[in-house]
Amino acid sequence: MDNTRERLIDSALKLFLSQGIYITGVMAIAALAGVTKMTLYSHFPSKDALIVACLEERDRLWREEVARTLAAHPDPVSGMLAFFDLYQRYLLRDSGRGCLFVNSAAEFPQFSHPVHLAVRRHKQGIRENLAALAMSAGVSDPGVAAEGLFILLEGSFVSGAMGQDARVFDTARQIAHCWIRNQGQQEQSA
Amino acid sequence: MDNTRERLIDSALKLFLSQGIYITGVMAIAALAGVTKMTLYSHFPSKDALIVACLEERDRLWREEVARTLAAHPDPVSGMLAFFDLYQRYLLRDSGRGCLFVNSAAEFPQFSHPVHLAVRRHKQGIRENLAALAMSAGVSDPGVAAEGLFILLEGSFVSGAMGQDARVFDTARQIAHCWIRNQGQQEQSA
DNA sequence: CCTCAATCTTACCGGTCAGTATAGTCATCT
DNA sequence: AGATGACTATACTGACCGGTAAGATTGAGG
Repeated sequence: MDNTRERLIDSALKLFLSQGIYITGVMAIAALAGVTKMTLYSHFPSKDALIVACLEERDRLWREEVARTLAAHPDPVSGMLAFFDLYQRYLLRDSGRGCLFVNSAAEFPQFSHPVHLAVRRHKQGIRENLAALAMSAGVSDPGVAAEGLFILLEGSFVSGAMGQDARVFDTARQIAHCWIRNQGQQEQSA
Repeated sequence: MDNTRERLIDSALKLFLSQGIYITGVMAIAALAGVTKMTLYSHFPSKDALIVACLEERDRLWREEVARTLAAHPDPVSGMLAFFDLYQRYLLRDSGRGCLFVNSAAEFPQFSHPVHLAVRRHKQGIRENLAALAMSAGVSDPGVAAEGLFILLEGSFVSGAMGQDARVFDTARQIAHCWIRNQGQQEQSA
């Protein structure tokens, strides 16, 4: 069965989040998964491929949760605000260690690196979700609205990982509410 | 003279931002500074100490710029909004590689690590600046207002580093304007 | 019983890295 | 002239890591 592959990805994610990606050795990952290094390399051609697989697994889970959440919130505005609950859950799940994707991009800053590309794909997917919601909510400029929501979500994640408790998401949700309500009613403000 | 120490820190910062911290070797730093590894170790007891020195140098520059900016903006609200220009300038200065401090925290996730502590000190300083500004602006809850500004600033930085152009700061500034104006006029919204 | 695939065991290679040791160079200051 | 301090040059240690090699073990299915 392919249980081994899942255990390897789970173990890798646990170590990546608690120690960092670069510093985590493949032997430690294999040991935590209860297998040998050779077995790891029979499932993944390289450590980089394992990292990308971890990110894609997380991205898959994320998309599932987004779909489930949006199905429960037919109203677009309510759906947008539900994103803050999703982010908050992910922050708590990883013990406030920050966003796995942002951390990965920090450790692999070269834009062309496969890990960096996987991060960009994930964040791009989130932005597209938000833009679609803003579109169906009928705001005047869906692109800007999605951008604003994305800023608030990412900022909450960073702030929450920097010692603030998860209450930051409540603040961010309030700002989003205020911001969305005023969208479409004004053109110039500053 | 202590020119060598500055050159070492500058070189280290350049490499840390373009390649990542962990992956950058001390020999590469020394070579870029035009000195030997031995000279580096006569100025810093360890690589960790050099990293912390880099962060503290950046923090010092940051505080100077903040003081200069706030002196030019006596109005608290105007001062708060000027923070977005400061952040934007820092993002562009590092070629959109993201926030050095956030990246450092990503590479050293252990809360007790000296590098992680230096990051926390820096971000805490920013929050204190924002809280003081919100206080003198007379908003109803300065703590929440500062938290919201911090979220917007950090979110813009992450978003800007994730492929969006630096225009995100304009969006963030608009949201901040909208948010500050509505602060103190309402109690419950969601 | 035999086969096949997944896994295990052990050992190894080539490379990199942080940090140290030692001896030597050079300019400045007294 | 001598001393001091900053820097150079080179080589080394000890450790770790990513990845590979080759053979043994195990267990399920035909």
